[in-house]
Amino acid sequence: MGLNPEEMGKLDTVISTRRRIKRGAALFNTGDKFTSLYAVRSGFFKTCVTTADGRDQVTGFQMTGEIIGMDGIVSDRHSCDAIALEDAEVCVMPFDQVEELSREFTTLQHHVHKIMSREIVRDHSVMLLLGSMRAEERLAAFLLNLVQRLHARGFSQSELILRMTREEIGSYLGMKLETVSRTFSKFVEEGTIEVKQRYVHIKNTDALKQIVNPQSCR
Amino acid sequence: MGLNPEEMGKLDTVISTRRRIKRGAALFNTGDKFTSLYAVRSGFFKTCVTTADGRDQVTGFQMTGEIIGMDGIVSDRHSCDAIALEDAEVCVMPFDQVEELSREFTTLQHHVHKIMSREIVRDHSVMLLLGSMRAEERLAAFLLNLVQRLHARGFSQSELILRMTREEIGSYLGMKLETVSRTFSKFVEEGTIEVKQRYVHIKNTDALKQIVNPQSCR
DNA sequence: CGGAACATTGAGAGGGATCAATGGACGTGG
DNA sequence: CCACGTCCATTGATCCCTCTCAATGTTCCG
Repeated sequence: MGLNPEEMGKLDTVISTRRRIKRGAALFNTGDKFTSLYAVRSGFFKTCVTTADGRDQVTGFQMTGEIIGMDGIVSDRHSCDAIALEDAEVCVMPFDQVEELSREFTTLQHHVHKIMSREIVRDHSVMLLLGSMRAEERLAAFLLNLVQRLHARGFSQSELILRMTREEIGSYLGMKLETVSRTFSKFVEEGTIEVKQRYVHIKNTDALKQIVNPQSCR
Repeated sequence: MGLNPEEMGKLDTVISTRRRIKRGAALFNTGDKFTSLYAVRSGFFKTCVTTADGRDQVTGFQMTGEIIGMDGIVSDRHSCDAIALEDAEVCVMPFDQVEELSREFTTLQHHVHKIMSREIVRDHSVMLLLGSMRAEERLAAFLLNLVQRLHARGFSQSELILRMTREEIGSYLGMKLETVSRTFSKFVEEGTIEVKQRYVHIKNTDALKQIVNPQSCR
């Protein structure tokens, strides 16, 4: 990310602490005091917000290299839960140290701003998905997004193992688990994907893109 | 926001530029080069993202004192449109100057981080709304949020003038304009609000809260 | 091996979308 | 200042997508 050796050295001192989280355990919960950002080193997380009456909404899934915890800055307390979907390890980055180093290194400063901006842009695209897409489009967009992020990490472009349940997918996409399951089945019938439980093989990426973006021929 | 006179003075030099935007005009469009954040001084904005196939989604409404443009940081280009819903004026805050001053004043630095974090948290609550609420709940939550923000600016707790159309409300809330209209009518029939075009009088705030949060009696 | 958690599939109901027609408000220009 | 056109809002009728309720099947783990 464009840092020189000196900067890297300083940065290393910030991210010296590691933390392991077992599958199903929380990295933090709503209301916890905010102290640090976390960089996922391995494993897979979900973040979710909860209403007073018990409904909850998955707001994102985070994989290796992604940053969790920025929700806590504004009020000094976390406003969502971060749950490990498989055994995971994170780098703990105490936020006061991040801010301190950011004042010293403009590269790092700008990087922090970019990470937060990226999260905002990502959230906007989820709002678009939730606000204006139908079930098939949502699931297709979800699969394409997941596989694209995995591919960027050296995994296959066409095969993936889902780390979350149908219910969690549904919560993220604003649909019920049964609808998620049915939509998977529909894609299978159409020959677009193969599904065996958590394993998904995308046989026809273009078909998925077609579903997300009907006639972008214009 | 806890700045001393010296800091205020420096800050004034950053936000010296003003810009007027006529109703219906864009503060910026998707793809525009990112240079600055904008603080709304007067007027009312919407931000919206657009898909390749022409659908669009209102991602937020911004009023006096709120900050627009953070979507542009990550890629150096804006990823949404910002449109004035009435004649408006903004303070232009060149982002490189914001970053420069942030390195000097920790108070300002933290303030910038908070603003971005607040946007992330807000987006998450919209995702909750879009993902798990029904039409009535969405509109009730929307009205309560609007009136609360207006009240914080010295306006009435129970009366407001909507600056956006039913279609824009619908786009924000993930429903069609007809459904927005019908839901308004339903609230009127139930005696919860009065509506005359853009004018809304909330006669029973508790009833609205009840709709958003059914039996939080637990 | 047995139980719990997760997933699939079916049948039926309902909330919101869609299509369509009418009514009001606003602003522009005669 | 009024007339007209345009934009916006309301309301009705119908349809369909997704939810809900329910039963069954599968996988994983103690």
